[in-house]
Amino acid sequence: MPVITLPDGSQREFDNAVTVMAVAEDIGPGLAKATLAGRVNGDLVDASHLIEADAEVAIITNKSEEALELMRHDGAHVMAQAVQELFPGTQVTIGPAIENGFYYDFAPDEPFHEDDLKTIEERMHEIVKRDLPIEREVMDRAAAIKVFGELGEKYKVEIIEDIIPEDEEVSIYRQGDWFDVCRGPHLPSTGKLGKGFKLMKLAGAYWRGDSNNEMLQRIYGTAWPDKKQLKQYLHQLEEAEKRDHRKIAKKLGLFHSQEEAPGMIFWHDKGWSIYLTVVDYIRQKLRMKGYQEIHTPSIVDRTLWEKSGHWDKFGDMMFTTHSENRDYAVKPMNCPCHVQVFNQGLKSYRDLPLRLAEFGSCHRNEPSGTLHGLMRVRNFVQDDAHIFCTEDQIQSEVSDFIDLVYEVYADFGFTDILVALSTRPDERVGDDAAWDKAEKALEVALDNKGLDWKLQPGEGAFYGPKIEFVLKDCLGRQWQCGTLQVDFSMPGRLDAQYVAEDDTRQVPVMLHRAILGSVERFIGILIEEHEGRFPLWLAPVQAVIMTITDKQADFARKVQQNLAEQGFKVELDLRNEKIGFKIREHTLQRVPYMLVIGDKELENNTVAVRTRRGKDLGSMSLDDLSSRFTEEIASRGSAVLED
RNA sequence: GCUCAUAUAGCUCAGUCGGUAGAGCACUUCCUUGGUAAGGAAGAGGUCUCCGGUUCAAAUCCGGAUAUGAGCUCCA
Repeated sequence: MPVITLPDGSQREFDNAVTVMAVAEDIGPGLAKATLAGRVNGDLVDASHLIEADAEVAIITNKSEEALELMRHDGAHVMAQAVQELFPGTQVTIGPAIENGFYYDFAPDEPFHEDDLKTIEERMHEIVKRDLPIEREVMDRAAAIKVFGELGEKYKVEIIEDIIPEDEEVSIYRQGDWFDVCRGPHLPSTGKLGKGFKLMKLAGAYWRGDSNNEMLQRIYGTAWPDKKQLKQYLHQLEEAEKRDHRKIAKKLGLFHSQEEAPGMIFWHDKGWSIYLTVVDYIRQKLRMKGYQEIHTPSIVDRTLWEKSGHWDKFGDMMFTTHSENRDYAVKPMNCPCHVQVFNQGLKSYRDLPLRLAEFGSCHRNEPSGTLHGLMRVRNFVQDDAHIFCTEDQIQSEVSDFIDLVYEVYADFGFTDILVALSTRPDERVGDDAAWDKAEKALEVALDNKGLDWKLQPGEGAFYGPKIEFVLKDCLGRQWQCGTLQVDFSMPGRLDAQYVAEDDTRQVPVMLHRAILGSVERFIGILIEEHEGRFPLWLAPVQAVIMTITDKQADFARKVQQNLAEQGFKVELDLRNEKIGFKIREHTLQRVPYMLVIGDKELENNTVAVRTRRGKDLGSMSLDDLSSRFTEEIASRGSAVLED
C-alpha cells in the first residue's frame, strides 16, 4: 500500500503498486495527459515505472527542465532507428543527450554523406508520426549479449560486457521493431519528440573516446520543445557565427595566416596595436604587483628539456634544430629558463617570493587538426610568470593571484568566468605526499575566495595540480585563459635552491601562472566578446577625422596632429568622397569615434562627433573631446561613454 | 594525428552534361566638392591551391600532397 508524497507535501495512498502515470491520473486527467516521466525518490523514471513502496514522487511534464533532456535522448533513439531503417547493417553504439541536443555514434558499412542527414531527418519525422510507444524491458545479461550478438551489434555487446556494472540490470527500450540497450528513462512514445529538432552535423568520433580505437561516425542533432524554439536557437547560432574572430579580423585587417606558416600569425598594424596595448597593460599590472620582467632565449639545448622532463613527455610536440653537433629545441614554455635565471647567484629565503615574468614567444607543434584561428596556434606568447616561494608562502601567493586575475578580467569586461581545479593525472612526476599538499593548497585558496569551482580529477599537469580560469567564445566553446600551477618537481630537477633561515639548503616551490594565458587566444576572445567593437582603450584606431570638402583639409591635418601628439590613435580621411560614404566605411571598420569637419567646424574651431553606433554628439572643442577620450580610456571596459 | 567536407580575382561567391572563366564589392583613371551608413562613368585584375593520372580536350572526373572548416583525440 504505497503512500505517495508529492512535491507540495500532500500525500496519496494507493491500494496496490502504481505507475507514475496512474498517480498523475489520480491527481487529474489534465496532468495525466501532460505526463512524460517521473521522479521517484530523486531518480528520473519512465511514466510507466511501477512504484511499489512509499515514495516521494514528482510528475514530469513538458514544462519541466528534465523533460527536455529526456526528449533529446529520445531524439538520439529516433535518429538511430531512422539510420538503421535506411542503412541496414549500420551498427549502433552510444547516443546521449547533450547541451542543446543529442548525438549518436554509428559504425556504418559506408560512410555517411552530408546529404544523408536530410534523408535521415525526414525518416525521423516519419517515426515521430508513427507515435510508437517506447517500452522498457529488463533482459537477462546473457540473453542480451546473445540477442545483440546475433544482430551483429558488436559495440552493444561490448557495452553490456564491459560498461554496464555487473550488479546493474540490463534494460532495453523498444519502440516498434527497433530496440536499444539503454538505462533510460524515456518519454512514453516517439510522438513526444515533436517537430522541434534538426540534424546539424556529421563528424568523426573515436569509439569510447580513445584515439587508439576505430573512428565512428557521429551525427549531431539539436532538439527543442517546439519548432519556434528550434528556430530561435538556429537564429542564435547564426548571430553567434557573425562574431567569429576569424571573420571579423579579416574584415578589420587585424592579422592573417598562410599556408607557409600553419598555426602562426602574421599580425598587421591594427591587430598588433591591440596586442601591444594588452601586453603593456599586463606589464604595468605586474610591475605594480612586485614582479620582475625578464627575457630568456627561444632556442635552448635539448639536455635542458631532458632534465626538466619535457623531452620525455612532449618531445614529439617540440620544434627542434641543430648546429655544430648540438641538438636544440625551440622553447615550448618559459619555466626551465626562468629556473636558470633563479639559479644565478645564491638565493636566500629573504629573496622569496621571487616573481619572474616574461612575455616569451613559445612554439608548440600542435597536431594539425587542432589548429583554430587565434584560439589554438603553434606560436604564441603568454603573460607568463613563475613565482619561486616557500611552501608556507603558497597560500598567500595563490590568493593574491586570484585577486589579480579577477581585477584584470574586469578591466577587459569579462564577468562570466568558469573556475576549475585539476588534480593529479596518471602520468606524473613527484610523490603523492607533495601532490596531496599542493592540491590542498589550491583548494583552500579557492574556497577562501568563496569561488564556485569545478573539480577536474586527473586533468592536472604532469608536474602539479592547477587552477584554470576559462572563458567562453561566441559559439559557447570554452577556452582556458588564466592558470595557476603548483610545481613541486621542476625546481628540484633543475637544481634550484635557497638558503633557509636555519642555514640549510632548501628547494623552492615554483608556481607557474598566467592571467590571459596565450595573448593570441585572449585577443581572439576579445574580438568575439566585443564583436570587433573594441573599447576605446583597446581600439587600434580610436577616431577618424573626415572632411566634407577639400577646403577643410588643412584644418583636419592640424586636428589630427593635435590629437596624435596627445597620444590618441587618430586617422585622417581626406578622400574626395561624400560624407555618408566615409561614415559608412569607418562604421563598418568599427572605429569608435568619427570626427566630421565641415565649414561650420572650421569656422568655430570644433569637430562634429559621431559614435560608431550612430549617435550624434554634436560639435565640441578639441579640449572637450580629449578629456572625453581620456576619461573613457581610463575607465576601460567598466564605463563605455559612447553608448 | 583521426573522420568527413572544402580550396575559382584582393574579399564574398556563381560556374549546368568535361569544350582553357563570371558577378558584386574593393582597386586604378576620369567626372563630381557633395553635412552623417553606398554619387556617376570607364579600366585593369585569374598557372581555377600544388603534383600526377584519365581524356582529342580537365576549374569540372580520379589519385596524392598541402592548407582551411566541423567534430574527435590531445593541449606542458
